[in-house]
Amino acid sequence: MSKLSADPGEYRLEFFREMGFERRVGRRCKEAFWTLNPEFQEPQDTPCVDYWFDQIPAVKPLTVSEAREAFLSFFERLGHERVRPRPVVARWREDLYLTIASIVVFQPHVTSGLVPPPANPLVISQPSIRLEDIDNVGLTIGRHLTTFEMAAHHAFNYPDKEIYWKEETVRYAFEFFTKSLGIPPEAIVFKESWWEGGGNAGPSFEVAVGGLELATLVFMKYRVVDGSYEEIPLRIVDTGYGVERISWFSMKTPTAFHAIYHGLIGDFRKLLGVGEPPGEVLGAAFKAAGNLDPEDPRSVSEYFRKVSRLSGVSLEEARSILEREARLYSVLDHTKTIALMLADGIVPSNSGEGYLARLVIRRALRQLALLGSEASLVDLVERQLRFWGGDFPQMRESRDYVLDAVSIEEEKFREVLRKARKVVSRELARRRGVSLDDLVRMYDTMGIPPEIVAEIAGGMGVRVEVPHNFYSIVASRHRSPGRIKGYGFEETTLPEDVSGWARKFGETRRVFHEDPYARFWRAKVLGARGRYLILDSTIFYPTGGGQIHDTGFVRVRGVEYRVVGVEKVGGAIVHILDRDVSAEPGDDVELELDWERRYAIMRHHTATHILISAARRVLGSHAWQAGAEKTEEKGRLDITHHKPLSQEEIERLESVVNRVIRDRRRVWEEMVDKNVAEEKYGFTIYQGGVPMERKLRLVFVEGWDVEACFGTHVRNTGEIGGFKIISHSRIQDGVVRLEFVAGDRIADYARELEWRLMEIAEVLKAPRGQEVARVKKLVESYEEAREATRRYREAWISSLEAEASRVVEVAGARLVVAEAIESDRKSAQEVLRRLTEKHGNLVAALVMRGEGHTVIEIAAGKEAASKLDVGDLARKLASSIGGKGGGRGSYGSVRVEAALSREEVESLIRRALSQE
RNA sequence: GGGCCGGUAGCUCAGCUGGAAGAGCGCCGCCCUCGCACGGCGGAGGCCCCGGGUUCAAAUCCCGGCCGGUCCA
Repeated sequence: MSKLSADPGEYRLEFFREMGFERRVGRRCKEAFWTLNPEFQEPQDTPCVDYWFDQIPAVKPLTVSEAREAFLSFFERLGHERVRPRPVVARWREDLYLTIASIVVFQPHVTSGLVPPPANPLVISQPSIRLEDIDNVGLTIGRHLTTFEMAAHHAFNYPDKEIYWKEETVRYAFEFFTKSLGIPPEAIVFKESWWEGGGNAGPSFEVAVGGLELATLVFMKYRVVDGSYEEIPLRIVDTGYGVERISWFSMKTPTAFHAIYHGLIGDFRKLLGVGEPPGEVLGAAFKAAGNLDPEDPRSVSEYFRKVSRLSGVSLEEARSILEREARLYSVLDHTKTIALMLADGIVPSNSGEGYLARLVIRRALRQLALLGSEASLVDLVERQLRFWGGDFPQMRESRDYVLDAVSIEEEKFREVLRKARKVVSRELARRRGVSLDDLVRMYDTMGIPPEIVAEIAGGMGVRVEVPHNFYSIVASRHRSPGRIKGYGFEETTLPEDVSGWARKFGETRRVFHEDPYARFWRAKVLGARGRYLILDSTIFYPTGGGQIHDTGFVRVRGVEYRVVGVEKVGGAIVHILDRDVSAEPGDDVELELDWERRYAIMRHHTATHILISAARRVLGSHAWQAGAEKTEEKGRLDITHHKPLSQEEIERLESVVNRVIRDRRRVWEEMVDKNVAEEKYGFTIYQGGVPMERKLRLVFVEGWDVEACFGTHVRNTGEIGGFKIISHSRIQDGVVRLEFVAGDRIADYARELEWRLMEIAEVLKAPRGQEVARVKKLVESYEEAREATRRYREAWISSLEAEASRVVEVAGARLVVAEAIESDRKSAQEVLRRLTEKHGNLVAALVMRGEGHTVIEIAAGKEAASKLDVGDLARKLASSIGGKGGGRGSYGSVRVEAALSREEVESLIRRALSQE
């Protein structure tokens, strides 16, 4: 079955028959739709019809908050349970950075059938972010937004439990629009459509009113396998209602931005210096925007022409007004997106979701620059935080962090602009224009946007063309797939045949979880293959979850083997031994752990959990684990944070962690339902990644931290003994790396420092405790010695100069050959420079004797150099004595692997000179 | 994760087809001035990011590392 042959029966509903809906196919847009209105010839969405929803009566103007509440409470009354929205950063998904729709909240764990939904049916209003159309925001007066709320009612139909399907879904939508919003039934149109995404597909209805699509009702019932459709047991009602669109519809303002930002738009106008445009222009834009395709330059010009015609202002004026308005709207839109992204904990950076945040911030700053506005982005975002603080409490809680991060980003971008000015003027000084290649290079290497280049060049009287598809040109130059997220160690490194073999075994009993303190154990062999061994139960922890595997010994059939690695394949745990093992299924095995190593790892692991929670408290809730590794020697934790840590912050982290250790808090594990865990403890439980399990293994640090974790932990924080950060660095923009030691490792660390200090003291010959004073003194005397050397060098040069007047003449040139010490080659060159500068017809040479070799530097004054090439002289000299040498013009040098005296060199040079 | 660019005086940078470390600003002193600013004269200030390599010779070329920037995913 293919998309095109979707059974028309899929869309024929009892509800339509009952209500008297008629099925039609559009005349221009050849799409099927259902309506009660005999006059509709087209499905009522753009671009088939212009916007005309301003003519359709509705209950009353609703703000975004009111529209959301109207929706949620309406569906609550219909028996749906209200579910809290999730952050806009999709922490629970490894394959997606941002929450782009309400269904994302339930993917993949619920949609795959692994975990039941938190309620069924349910209703939610999920803030979502989509950046694909970011360049179109504003121009289309509201059709494109980077942030929007997707209100939705979802029903999950299992084979043994049907909730509701198409009939009820369409009926509910109809009732919501007519009863709750007061839209006349004959204004509503259901257009037949087909939806596909994330490997699933199904028929859908798009609900449009007066040109505006208000909702999409999707019936997910297929899985896409190799291009064909397969029915799935779990059928999902996936709806999406645009809260902002509902508000726009009810307010009937000329643009969606007027409705969404009703109380804010005036402030932004003032701050950005964008005056109120004539009402006729916006009215005309409303009428014309439905047909606008922002990707098509011809359509854009047509749009401006149409607005000009409808409003009576000149084409130039219409274009200029609408372009300024578009920039105002995109600033409104972007600042809200920035506020949401950062408040939900994204740290701007040059990779991952952090990069997406930076992208939006940069684009907002660019719009400000192009508007010629001096407004500060921090100020604008602050207003958004206040405006939306009631709807999104995280905006209030994270206020300090959000504003700090924005201010840092703003500063960085100013730096880019400053650079841009310099680079562009240099480029223009060199040649007249700026080529496309230059534009791409400037953007790629320095982040200078081409519009800004054009702007600066324009100011200098040079026109620079920026192609419409500039960014896709840039994109085409970067093609590399790359993985998405990475955590700690690499995945299993077992040979393929071994992991294939291991997969056949069931789950190994994990004694390391039941009793993390078990050091000895008896188990039975399930399988042995080469040096790989699988048992029915084990105390050996396999590499995973950022914790390195255990080591130790196994004894089977009276032979002892070293365990050098442990890996997990599915549920089976594979022991990697130091050599091939001889064992049969059923054999008894004795296990013994390298306990000292394991205990150090456990302490580092529990310390990591304490540290990440400490970071959230000390630095802010944006501090998130970006990777971790625990070994016997040390723990390592990468944290998202927008600036380098200060020494004071490091010390505070240390003392907070040490306090938790001193508190002797209990540590324990529990298996908890995924939904319950998320609801009770929030998404911070996913620091180490998201396990795809129905039940999560949660590790609790009493009153301090809860995380989903596979690792082994101590039972009480007191066992950690102590905590010390041994290094911190920025591993990339937006991520800081902390390395730390716990327990007796601190003594090891201190000892190492002590040794280093002792070594220094020994080198300095300083008594203990006097190292610093000695170093200071040493530096002082070094400076003195350097100064003294400088003076001696001066004196030496002067004496050589005196010598230069008593020189021999050879072949028309005057020659001086002197001796110098090899370690001071620099001043040798200095001498030659001085001598030859003063005496134009002088050829000067310095002989420097090292161990078993001699170096000769030769220079010539101006007159002398015009008669002979010192490079040639040097080469000749070199070949005559079996050395190497070269040079050019007035300078050359020779090196020979033999000890030569000054006199020997002088006669050699004489001979070479007379051959000239 | 991948690509590209960069690291030289306190700051901003030039020099980078190997062959004698520079400019502007800032700083210090002097002149001019009632004083300040401007102007004039003079001066201090450099592991040319680090480590290897090539070479007679490396700030410059090659390799590795560290640090920063930036684009893409």
